[in-house]
Amino acid sequence: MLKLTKKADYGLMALKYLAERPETVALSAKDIADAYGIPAQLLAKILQQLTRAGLLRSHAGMNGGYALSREAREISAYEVIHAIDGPFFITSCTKGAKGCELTPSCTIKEPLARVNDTIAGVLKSISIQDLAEHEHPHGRGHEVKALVSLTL
Amino acid sequence: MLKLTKKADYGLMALKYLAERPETVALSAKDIADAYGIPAQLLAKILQQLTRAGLLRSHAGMNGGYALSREAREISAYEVIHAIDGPFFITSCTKGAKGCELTPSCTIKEPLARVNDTIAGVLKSISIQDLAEHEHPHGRGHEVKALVSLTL
DNA sequence: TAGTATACGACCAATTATGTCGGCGTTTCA
DNA sequence: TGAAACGCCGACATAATTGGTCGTATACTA
Repeated sequence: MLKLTKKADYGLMALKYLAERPETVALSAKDIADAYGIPAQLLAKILQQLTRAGLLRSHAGMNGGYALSREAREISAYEVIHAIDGPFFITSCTKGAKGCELTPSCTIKEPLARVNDTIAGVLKSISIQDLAEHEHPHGRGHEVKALVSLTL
Repeated sequence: MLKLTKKADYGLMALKYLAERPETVALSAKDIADAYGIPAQLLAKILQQLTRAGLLRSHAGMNGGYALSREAREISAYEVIHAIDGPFFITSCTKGAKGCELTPSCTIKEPLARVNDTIAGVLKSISIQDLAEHEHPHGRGHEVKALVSLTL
């Protein structure tokens, strides 16, 4: 119901965790999982997905683990969600893929597709860095302003 | 995965259908369901929810059915979705209700709550009327512009 | 070569979404 | 006044998706 999956949440949390520790060479899935109390094996799979998507670099063996493949500032929340949950569409039937076979009636979808794009735009404007900075509320890190326009 | 449920879709479709027929006194759940080829009993339940939420007025008995309780322009997509799917939150754990009991670690959530508000704002700015108008693309109905700002 | 790590597919469990059934109350109209 | 057309409601049943586990293979380090 218009909600992020836990996997996406976990993925964002993990990337944020890595972003907060730029000095470390790599962190294992277990390290991160323990830090948040989430299932290690599940997180491992998520991190593997992020690796395949090119957001992380992995290294096996002792002292191996995962590290951001780019600057935290250069990784958007959208990319993370997309890598984990696949392309998202607010509407069940997207005009892109075959459309609503059964209901050629879904005329609602066209306006909602705009909403979809708007949300995607917002998510694209948020970086992992933004998430990590919010860890220090007193520091009052620099404000990011994203402006999105929706024309129906 | 950040997607509207079919119920919400159906609800929006039904309201749009009603909005396109302002002259009719009332339409039965079956009429609308048949028009779109969706399960009548399911739609009936959805319309009942919308009635309870005050978006529709119902009338039992022969020639009964449902009608918008307000102008289509005065009913937002947000209200419809909210009435059907309940309050939506992008994050699994909302700081409102108890927060993440198990993970006091969900620091991601705070920035994402902003995203949530942004999406809600967009949805609030779209009326059933907007959906209905899009039925006539050649008419090129008047453009609605919603501007949303997101400050992290 | 032992130990620590990722990689990946298969599988099961839990949750949620979708749809159905049956009975009841209301209104209309012949 | 009673049958037909409708809404109302709760309890199911079924399907789909998510969340999580297991086992095994592979890679790297010391």
